[in-house]
Amino acid sequence: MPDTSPRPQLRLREFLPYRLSVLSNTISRRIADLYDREFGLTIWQWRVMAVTGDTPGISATDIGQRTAMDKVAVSRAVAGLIELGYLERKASEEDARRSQLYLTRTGQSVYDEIVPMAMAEDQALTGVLTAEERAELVRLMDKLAGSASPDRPLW
Amino acid sequence: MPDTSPRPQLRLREFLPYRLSVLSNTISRRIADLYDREFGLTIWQWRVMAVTGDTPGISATDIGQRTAMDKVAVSRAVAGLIELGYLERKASEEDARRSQLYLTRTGQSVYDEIVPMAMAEDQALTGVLTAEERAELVRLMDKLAGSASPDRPLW
DNA sequence: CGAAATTAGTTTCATATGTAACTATTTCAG
DNA sequence: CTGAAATAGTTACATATGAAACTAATTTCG
Repeated sequence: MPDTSPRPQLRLREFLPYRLSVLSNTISRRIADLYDREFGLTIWQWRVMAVTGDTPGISATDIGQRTAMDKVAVSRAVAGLIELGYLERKASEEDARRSQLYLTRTGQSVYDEIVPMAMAEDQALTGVLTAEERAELVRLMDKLAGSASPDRPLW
Repeated sequence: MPDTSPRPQLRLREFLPYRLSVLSNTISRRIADLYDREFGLTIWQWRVMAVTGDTPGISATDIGQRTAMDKVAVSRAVAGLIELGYLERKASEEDARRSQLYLTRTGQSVYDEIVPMAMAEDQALTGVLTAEERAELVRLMDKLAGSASPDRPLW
């Protein structure tokens, strides 16, 4: 006798986590290509530069907190950036475990070059949205972020 | 003489691609944990099951199109699922290169178990949004998706 | 027809990533 | 003080991933 009980159905395309993942990966890939092509940077290296440019002297751990990267990823990105000559590290006076990170002169000039490109990229992407839509999107994402990780501080 | 020209500034947390990436990764990780813990499945394996459950007899290539996975990822997920006994493959009669994929009886029962969990998860996540907010979010994401990849068909 | 080009899917190889173990330093309890 | 526990960051290892090469089947076109 065939099973005639109703089967549960799931339409993947209506499943938010899936859609979010596809959208995010599409965008991330596009941006990764840009940074790699123009500056030879990975997304993680760029994130580290962005935060360091914004907060000179920041430590690796704090970068991790600010960028949602784990400490291994930060460590590797920092190592790569020092190798490239874009970042330098001093040991903190008070705590020798802690590093203090700074953009080098070269790093600063790369930063100054990337920022407008990143903003243009953001603009190209979100340009299809009105200012209200953009604000609404951010608000909704904040709500979701709170729901997805109630423990994590919201920025 | 110190450089006093205004520096461009970028606040990472206001940068949409970054926020999207962080949010998506947080959610994906949570879901990956769930599927792995409960069923020993990766996210990609689950995506393949979801589409195959929805469209029995689908080919690997078509799964790739429907799930935004590349063919290598599909191939690996399918191999794993066959190994687990959740999926079976027949060669197409008309085209021997093409595979036709079906859930096995076991695979179907796993599918039937996962679907409600996935929906509950989606609900837990989007439950913080009102119906209108949820619709608005999907609409905005569609707009962004169109902007991010004008060539890709929109679902 | 039959050779060249295309397509479906797999395998290989090099790189990326996450977890866990590790080193060095600092803090804390007694 | 001193040894245990905690913290910052790195290294090692195992696994995941993507690009490109590959195999097999099919289509195209001279």
